[in-house]
Amino acid sequence: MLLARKLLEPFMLEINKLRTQTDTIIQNLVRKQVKDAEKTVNNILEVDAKRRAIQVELDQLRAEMNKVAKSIGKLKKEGNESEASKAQARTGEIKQRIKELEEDTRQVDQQLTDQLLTLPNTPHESVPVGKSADDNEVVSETELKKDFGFKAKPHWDLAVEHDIIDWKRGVKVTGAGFPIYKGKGARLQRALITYFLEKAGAAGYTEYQPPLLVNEDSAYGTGQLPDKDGQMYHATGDNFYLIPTAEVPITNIFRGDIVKESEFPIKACGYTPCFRREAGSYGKDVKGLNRLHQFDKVELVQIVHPDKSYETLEDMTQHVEGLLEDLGLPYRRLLLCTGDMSFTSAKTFDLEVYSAAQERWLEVSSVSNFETYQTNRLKLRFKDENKKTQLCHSLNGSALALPRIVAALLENYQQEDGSILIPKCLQPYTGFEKIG
RNA sequence: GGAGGUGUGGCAGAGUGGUCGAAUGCACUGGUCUUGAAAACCAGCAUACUUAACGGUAUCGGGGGUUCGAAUCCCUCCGCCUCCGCCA
Repeated sequence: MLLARKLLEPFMLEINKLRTQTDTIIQNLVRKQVKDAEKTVNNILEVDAKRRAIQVELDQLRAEMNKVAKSIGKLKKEGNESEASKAQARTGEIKQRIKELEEDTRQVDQQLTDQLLTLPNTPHESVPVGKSADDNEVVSETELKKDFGFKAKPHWDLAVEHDIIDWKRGVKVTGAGFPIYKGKGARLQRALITYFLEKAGAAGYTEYQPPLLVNEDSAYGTGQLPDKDGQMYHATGDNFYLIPTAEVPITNIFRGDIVKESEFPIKACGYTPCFRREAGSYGKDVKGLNRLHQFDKVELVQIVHPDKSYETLEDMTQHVEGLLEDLGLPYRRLLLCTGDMSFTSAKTFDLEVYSAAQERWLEVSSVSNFETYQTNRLKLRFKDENKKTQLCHSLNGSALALPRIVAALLENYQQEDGSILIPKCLQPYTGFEKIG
């Protein structure tokens, strides 16, 4: 509803592409594991054809209506009342038909929108075909330190021992998934945020402090709605959504813009808390800091020329890897397979750090190229050298999400005496060299 | 939260029911002139959909309504301004 209708008019996958590159798109949707891709696409094209047929008739009728209305004005001025009332009678019929067609248009538009919303972005050709996370490709992996020479403790225990995270009072104040950072824990959080922002600034990103609540239009703009409805906290009194990531407000800053080619690349970053309901999560996935309802994250966003977006994807991924190296955390880079990528992405790299005590990998960053999937919704375009308006490409990546970084730092930097060392690069920001 | 005002093209600013997609100025683009520049003059200059093209349709903050016809009248929502209240 609301602006959604207007925003969705140009649709998700561009309807033009769907018309002109039908076979390629169907193949790609099949790669993405979409069921009945061919049938769905053909349905959409059928509805689209119907819509255009109605539109043509409607336009013709409106043209006639405009003409007659104008002639009535003329006739009345000339005092030719009898001709004028004749013409008026004719408009009555046209008007009726227009009303019918308008209703048809509304229905067909709705059908088209609903169907297009079910189609995800198509994967880039370099993305491996697969069904689930098991089919993701490990691109690179750093050396793992698995043997501590003593029994490594999980971060949730370390955090309590050093009194830097208060889980219980978090439950009292709000609920599970809302931990309270305390003392050096809070300070460590602040140090990480500052450090990440400094690095982004040095890499040419402009820092933003966006709103933490967004309206419905913004939620549609970046694709959280309708796909992730129910995963976001919803302030129903004012119909605002608590942001699940800074990607939403920061990308929407540019919604509706037509930028100059010379403004590329647009590089934006920002720190925000992120809010996620995480309905349906359970078990060891939600233990400790592994999955929270509120967490902190620094996000990178880039809006670039379509020719440059894959270069940019590599660039952003390397930026994040640089952070992990500075922090001295063991990590690996994954290329997500078609089935495991998000709904909106064309190609995604995930970065995972190894959590020593849990003996598992934790996702700390996801860097994606959305190509035109988001910009189409956002109507975010640029004028090319021929002065034609074209859609930009948009990308984003976490750099980084804090909780799992904190978990990995605590676990990987724990010493036999129970203390936890702070990596050198963070010490200027924490003001201390170890915890405990 | 209350009262009043206001919302037109990149900007400024006309237009209060009929030939208005919208006067005029500025800015911008191309051209003439000039050694070059300025000035002057000429032309162009919103977006989207549709058409092979001519053309057509929609859009004057958003949505709805009245009318043969709406930028212009009515309803509603949103933004901005002023005053009052409240508040970090």
